[in-house]
Amino acid sequence: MKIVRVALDVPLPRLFDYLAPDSDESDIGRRANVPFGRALKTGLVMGFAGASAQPADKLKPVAAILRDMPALPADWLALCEFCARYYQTPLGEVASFALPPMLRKGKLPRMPKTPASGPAPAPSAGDAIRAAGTANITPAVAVALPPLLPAQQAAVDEIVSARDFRTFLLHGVTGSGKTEVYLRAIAEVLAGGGQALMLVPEIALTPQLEGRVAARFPSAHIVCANSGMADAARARGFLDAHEGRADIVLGTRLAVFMPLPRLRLIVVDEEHDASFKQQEGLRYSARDVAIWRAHQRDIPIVLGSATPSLETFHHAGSGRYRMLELPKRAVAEAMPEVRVIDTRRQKLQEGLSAELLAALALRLERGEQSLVFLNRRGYAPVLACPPCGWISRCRRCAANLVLHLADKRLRCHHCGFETGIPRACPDCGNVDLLPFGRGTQRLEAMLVERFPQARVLRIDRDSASTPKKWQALLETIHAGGADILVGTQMLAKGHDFPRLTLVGAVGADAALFAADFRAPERLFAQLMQVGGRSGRAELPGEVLIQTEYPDHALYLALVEHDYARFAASQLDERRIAGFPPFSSQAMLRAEAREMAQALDFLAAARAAAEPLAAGVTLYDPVPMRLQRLMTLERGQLLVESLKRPALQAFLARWMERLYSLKMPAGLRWHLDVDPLEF
DNA sequence: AGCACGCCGACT
DNA sequence: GTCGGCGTGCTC
Repeated sequence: MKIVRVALDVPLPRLFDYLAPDSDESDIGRRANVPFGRALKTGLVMGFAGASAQPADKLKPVAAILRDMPALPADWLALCEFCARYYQTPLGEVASFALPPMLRKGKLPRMPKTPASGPAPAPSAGDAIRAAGTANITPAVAVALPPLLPAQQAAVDEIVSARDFRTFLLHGVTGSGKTEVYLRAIAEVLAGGGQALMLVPEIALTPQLEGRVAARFPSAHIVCANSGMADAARARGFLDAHEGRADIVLGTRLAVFMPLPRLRLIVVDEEHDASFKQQEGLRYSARDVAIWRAHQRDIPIVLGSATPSLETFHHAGSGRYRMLELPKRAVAEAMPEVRVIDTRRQKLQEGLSAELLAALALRLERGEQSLVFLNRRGYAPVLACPPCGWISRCRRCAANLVLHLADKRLRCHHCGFETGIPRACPDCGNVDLLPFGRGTQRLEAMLVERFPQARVLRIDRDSASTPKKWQALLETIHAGGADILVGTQMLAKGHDFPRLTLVGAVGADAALFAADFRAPERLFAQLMQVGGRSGRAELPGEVLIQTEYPDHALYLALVEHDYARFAASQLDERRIAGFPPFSSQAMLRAEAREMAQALDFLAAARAAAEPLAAGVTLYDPVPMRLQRLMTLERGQLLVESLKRPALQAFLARWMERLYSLKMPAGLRWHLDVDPLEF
């Protein structure tokens, strides 16, 4: 009797065996409907078993094997297996996550009768497969191409001549022409009949990039993949990629799971960006998975960034990755001049120094744009009653409620709880409640008052809450309808502001001494990115950073535009402290009604680990930095090893024990491999 | 995760 | 006398 092994989306780290008399090896990689408990579920056939470890009378027959699309190929299944193993997540959950929701549920999207582009119509999956081999890629580039700078040309040459696995770090500042390098390399891939995969950090960036890619490759079939897409569109894109119709897949982190039979090149743009790491469910790093995939398929991968993650930079320095430097701005633009403003010995006006105010006034005079960067939204981070000590706190989280004057609310930025602004102190009745600290709304109000003639535009998650609003704001900016922009890191990414010549950074110091060892790295990247918005050939840019630590190495490196020096000093610190990339980490987190329950569980988990923990360090369980979220108390336990394989081996054995550990009701836990947040 | 079964309180 | 609370246990 034939037995199929099926991956099901349940939190159990095993496959489930079913009888499948009419099945054979060609069904591996197909979806199957199977009875599970009293429900019917859709899973994925991972293989056949000669015999089942399960007693024969417990085996049920599969309800149906779905043969309505080509089976997923072995390399795609292997990719899921790798993620399951590496991230200690049940294979069924990984496979379910890697499929678009529609396919996951056993359905198929309606495919268009006439594809908008690409080869002859492919009405059925079978036809599509046959067509795939002969896809008519026309790499002819319709648009006139600007000549490349020597460094760009050298980078392109190296990438296209690498036929097998190789990881490149394309290091270049904003405007140095990284995208042009990607596009040239992709053009080569398409010319050879291959497929290219390009990952970008944010959904917001895909439409504009898609426009640019589409303009460059008018005859190529480009598929987008991100979580914002409608179910049917996402499923269609998946099938287009899988059946070989798509030439280029462009998307956010989840696009790393697109099946691509002729994949020849992977690009990860802004590889340092934290959004490549998923922070829930399958906690994977799309960048790391992409590298594994490139290795698996024996193809080159390009990681691009102006401020690479220290992990990547370290590997480029050690020769494991190949470093490709783009030293200058490509379009003959000067780098902006970066200066620090020492705010220790001066009286600030609502947080702004005299120099920054003067610089803003000068831009107004000249009819140029300025940007004030403050990475904190709302009016003030907290409302307080000085006489009695009351402060606005979230009742569900260990966090303050942020004052949003614009819509007269107090709001928790962690759980979304909100309430009106009390007229008087809830504890003592005092009516003089005071906002403490500063957010973008307060800065905006101050600037409006200070520069009444200026058009001040605030851009943060509150003012750009929907894609439509965000689009409208961008249009206003481009139409020259704003003199001063006030905004959070939303402004830092991907957008060109032609008349922007000044960037002021306020309140950056907070990140200098944060508990998280990655905070400086993120701050540097953020300031570099936001600073890069300013200046062009005919209008040189200026970046002013207000700080109480003007001699801090991070700021000095920024002034010198010297990422390498900053990275080297950070790497020295990490080497001494034994942090990544000089060690590998995993974080076990637990949440429960009471902190004691969470910490007790972590302590038990640690005790269970002791006999397995050769070559691995387990730290004390501690409360998380945001101790309570949504009324749940949260604790964490850090595991570290100098050797990644040792950590991996340990985690696999540890998880087995954790699954059999009995837990108090209401306690939930998860493991985060290569955690980014502490 | 669902979804059962399984023993102890306030209701038509 | 029942409806239902969520505690434990299983799913091929």
